Amino acid sequence: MTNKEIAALFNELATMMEIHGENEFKIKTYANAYLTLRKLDQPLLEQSKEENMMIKGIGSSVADKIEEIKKTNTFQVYEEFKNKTPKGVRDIIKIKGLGPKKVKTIWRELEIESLGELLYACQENRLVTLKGFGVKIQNEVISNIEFLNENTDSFLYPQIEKVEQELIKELKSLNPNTRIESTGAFRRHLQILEGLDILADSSLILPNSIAQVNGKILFNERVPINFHYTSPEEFGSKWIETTGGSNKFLAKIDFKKEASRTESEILIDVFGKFIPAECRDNEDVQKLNIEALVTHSDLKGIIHNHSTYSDGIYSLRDMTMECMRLNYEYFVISDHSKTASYANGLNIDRLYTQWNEIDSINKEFPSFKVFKSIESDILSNGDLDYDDEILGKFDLVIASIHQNLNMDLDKAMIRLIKAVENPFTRILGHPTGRLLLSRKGYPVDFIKLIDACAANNVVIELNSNPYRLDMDYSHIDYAQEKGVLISINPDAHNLLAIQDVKYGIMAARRGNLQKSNCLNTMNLAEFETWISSKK
DNA sequence: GCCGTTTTCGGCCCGACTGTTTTCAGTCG
Repeated sequence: MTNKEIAALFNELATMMEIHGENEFKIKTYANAYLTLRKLDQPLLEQSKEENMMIKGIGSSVADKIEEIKKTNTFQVYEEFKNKTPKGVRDIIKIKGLGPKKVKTIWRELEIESLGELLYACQENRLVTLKGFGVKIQNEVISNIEFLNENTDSFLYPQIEKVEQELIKELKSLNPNTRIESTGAFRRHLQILEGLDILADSSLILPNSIAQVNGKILFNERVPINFHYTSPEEFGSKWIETTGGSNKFLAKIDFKKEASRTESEILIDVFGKFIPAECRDNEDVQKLNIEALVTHSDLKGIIHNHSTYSDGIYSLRDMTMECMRLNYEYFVISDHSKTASYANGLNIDRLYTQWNEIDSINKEFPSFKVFKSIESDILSNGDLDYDDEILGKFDLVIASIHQNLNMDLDKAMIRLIKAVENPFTRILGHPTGRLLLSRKGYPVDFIKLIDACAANNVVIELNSNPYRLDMDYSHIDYAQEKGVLISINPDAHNLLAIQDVKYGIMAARRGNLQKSNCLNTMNLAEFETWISSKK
């Protein structure tokens, strides 16, 4: 079980306890444990109880529960609350806009115990009869249930990536003489997946982790696996066919006559070059300049990161050292600004403290550079979060929206464009605020937004957190057309997350991002020139 | 339940917004 999954158990426990009216400070402890544990990159299950108790906010009670999870994958108190809270009520908790108090009211007053019943009650206008509820909340609940329903059988790429690694390993040890490869949408690096496709050149002995449930073949009773079988001779053509791509791409290949050749032989014959799987959704692969596409090793610096100065869990020094270890040339620290009080955002005094530390680190390591940055909140009126005198002292300002996300298109565009026009904004952070599979994000007109970025010389972030991947890769081509650079940023809150840029690279390549249009392919000297060019 | 140069009790991240009220509870990031 991952740290995030463990954290989620404590969060769910806290919510269930609140619904059942338990002691609010106990609840706060578990909610706090969730906030802390989800950010840790050291695997909790591999640490001793004593080590876990060293973590601030984790005492003996929470540490004991983690010990229980080590042995049983769950813990008793969690199971107790789970047993007295219907499954459907626990689903309702997941709806945005409904917290424990409102869920409790819905459950106790209307005796609703499933999403289906709740949707029906909304359509019957029954939610508005409850104290504290109105038409707006009811409509919000309807659209959120619909969003949830659309996304129930979906997984984020990293979830399937983990399954793929485990499953391929098991299959290869059981079938040492069989060629086994992953294929399908996973191989094309889609960011949301419905399962995993596996191709083998003979029948397979399957591990115990694979079982048939309700007619579906599932890994660990959860993730659908689609097995494809072929012969060694036809492996190449079958691999292309099962990997898939745009209709135009697939139509160019005559699968019947392509037996006995390898995948790359076929592709080179048809297109004159190998087409990487993630590029095959493109309508015109012939036109792609594959060599010029950005790769992970092209990234020379890591931009947009958090440290213990705001809501990160590693010190500025630790984060810097990790970037050096990974052979980057520079590191841009962009902690949260003062308005983000929930994230321990930096007031002006603490900013100066951070700048002093950056200066001394830069003195200590002359061949590497740490840049002074901030992820400045875009306030509701589109203003940034400090006055111009302070903003002018940063090497680089990233402007992002964090609060008041519920906006219509007009309001969102006014706010975004005002931030883009701010003379101190160099990068626009996660432009839609979406969280894949859990939050839609506010509406954005990307033509207008990219035009504004072009006019104001603002770079757009491709936030590489696999929950965000925001801006979406589908807008990259228009940005490139307008000469707007893209920055592939991890938004890292711990050491491990720095490597999330690989998910950004996957998205960028799907979107045809050229190395030359990516801000952080610049080496240190080029990046310094870009910094000093101002706007 | 957890924490501590306000340490063994007493207070807990916190400000803003939204939709609902009739002065504020609930939710979010």
